[in-house]
This record gives sequence, C-alpha cells and structure tokens, in this order.
Amino acid sequence: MRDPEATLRQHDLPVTAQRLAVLRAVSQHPHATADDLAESVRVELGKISRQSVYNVLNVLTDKGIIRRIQPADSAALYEDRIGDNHHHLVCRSCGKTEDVCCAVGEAPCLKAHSHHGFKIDEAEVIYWGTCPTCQKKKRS
Amino acid sequence: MRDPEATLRQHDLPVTAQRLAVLRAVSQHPHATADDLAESVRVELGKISRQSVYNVLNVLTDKGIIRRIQPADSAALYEDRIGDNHHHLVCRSCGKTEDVCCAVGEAPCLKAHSHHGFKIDEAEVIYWGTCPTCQKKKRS
DNA sequence: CATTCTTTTTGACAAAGTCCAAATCTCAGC
DNA sequence: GCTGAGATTTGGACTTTGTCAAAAAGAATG
Repeated sequence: MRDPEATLRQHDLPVTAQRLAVLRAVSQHPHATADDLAESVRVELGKISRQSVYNVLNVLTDKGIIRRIQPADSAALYEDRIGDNHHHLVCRSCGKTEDVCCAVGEAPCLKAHSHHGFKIDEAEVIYWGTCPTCQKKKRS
Repeated sequence: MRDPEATLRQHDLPVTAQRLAVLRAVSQHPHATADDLAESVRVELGKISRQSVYNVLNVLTDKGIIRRIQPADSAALYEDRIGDNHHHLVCRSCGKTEDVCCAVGEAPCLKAHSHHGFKIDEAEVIYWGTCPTCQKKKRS
C-alpha cells in the first residue's frame, strides 16, 4: 500500500488513526487474521478495540481496498493485494497461506460449464496441501 | 446413497439409528448445514442430540463417506456426492448452493504454477454469483 | 446373553464475529 | 482556529458454530 491516507480519501472515508494503522498492518502482514492484525496495531498504536478492528476491516473490504479470504477451519484472513485475480495455497496442517497466480490465464480465469442460471462474478480457488515445513515434520 | 447400513459396515463403523438417519438426511438434503440435518433427523427419528449430529458428520467425513464444504459466511455444508471432483456455485445473497462439474477437465482439474514447495492434494473451486431468484428480486 | 468397546447424551466451554448505545473524533464551513 | 453535524470508536452483551469431557446407553463379539 503506497499511501494509506490517500487511499482512504479516494474512497471518501474519513481518515482516522485506527484505519491507517489497520491498513498498514494488513499491508505488512498479508494473510493475517483480525486478531493478528489487532495485535500488530496495538504494538504500533498503543490500543484499539476489537470492534474497531472489525469495523475497519469490514469497511475496507466493502470498499474493495482489501480482500477477505475465508479458508475452511480458519478465521478470515486479509490481504491488500487485490485486482490481480490471484489464488491461494493453504497448508492443511499449519494453515500457512501463500499467493499463487491464476493457473489458467486471464481473469476471470474460470467459467463454470453449467451455471444453473447464476450470474457468476468470481471464481475462488484454494489449493490444499502440505507446506515444505510440515512435509519434513511428518517424515521425521 | 444406495444402502446406508452396508456403507457403514464397509467402513467398520457400528450401525446406529443416529448414523443411519444422518446419512439419509445428507443424501436427501445435499448442501445442508449440521443444524438443518439435525432438524431433518428429528422429523424422522424423534430426537437426536446436537453433539451426535456433529459426531456422526465428523466420522463420516473422516471416512470419506460424505464431504464437507465450507463457503465463506456460512456454516459447513455436507453432501454425499463424492469422488467426482465436482465444484460449487454459491449465491452471494441467499447462499443457495449448486453442484457444477469440473470446468477444466480431469481431476485434479487444476494445477498451481508456482506451488512454493507445497504438496497439493486438492484444488477447491467456488463460483460466487447471484442465483436466478435473487437476480429477479434485485431488478424488481 | 454377558462383556467390552464404541456411541450418544448432556452441559460447559471456546472462537469468531455482530449488535447496540454512549462517548469520541473528523472535517466542512464559518 | 472554532463549531457543529455526522461518522467512528469503544465496551459490553449476545449469537452462532463447533469442541471437550464424563456419564449413560447401545452394538456386536463370543
């Protein structure tokens, strides 16, 4: 995120210390949970309420400034890399999450054949597997 | 599900009324939540504890008899259509969920390009959109 | 049919998130 | 710079979804 303050103003959002701090935290810790982010913000800012973290994350997500991903068996994760239609790779044993480029091509990279009349706006892909570290642990 | 009882025996699971009822409920109500299924079972069986529904669903999922899907902003859903690598289409406004065939081809239908050393065992795809009913509602 | 092992039940608990009202802050306008 | 209207933040209660643990009940082997 180049300039968090400018980003907020561009979206007609009043600039507050909490929003700036959360935005920076998301930028510095991709794929962090709301609680992780609250902790980061507290280190930087001193204090912030749990509710404010949720408020800010919801507003930023609604405005499309950040993106929320919700893999199974995990709290929601946030990232500020948006608009490039990338997908995610999640470790089944430790939850480690990595970005991966769209496997097939341009966005939207996938089209369902039979779409049952749905108007599809996104194809979300999560690759499940085992990260290098957890592979080693299992073998030993 | 042809024969729930045989299915349980094949997997070395003692046959109980609760398991049979949950299995039938999953079969008859694809993409239902644990609570939905508990309700169905109560209609059929009279009563069942919340915990038992979870126990049964977990055992069946572990054995690969049923499959759990966990779309964002929804409780876990269960289905007994397994092994055909199909994916899902979810309505953003009402949560309606449909099966769709794998868009790209054989299973695993997707391969991430850069896999960061992960050993990938599944590519989960969720198509997000608006179902026909909700499209109509919005227009009106 | 009795014993052993597994399931089921009940109730407490935990995590993630939302709702609401009061207090505080931002920022446009003067 | 102030001021005031409207938005944001806070704290606390609450909801939903799911798990833990121990006691009671049930299945299946011999």
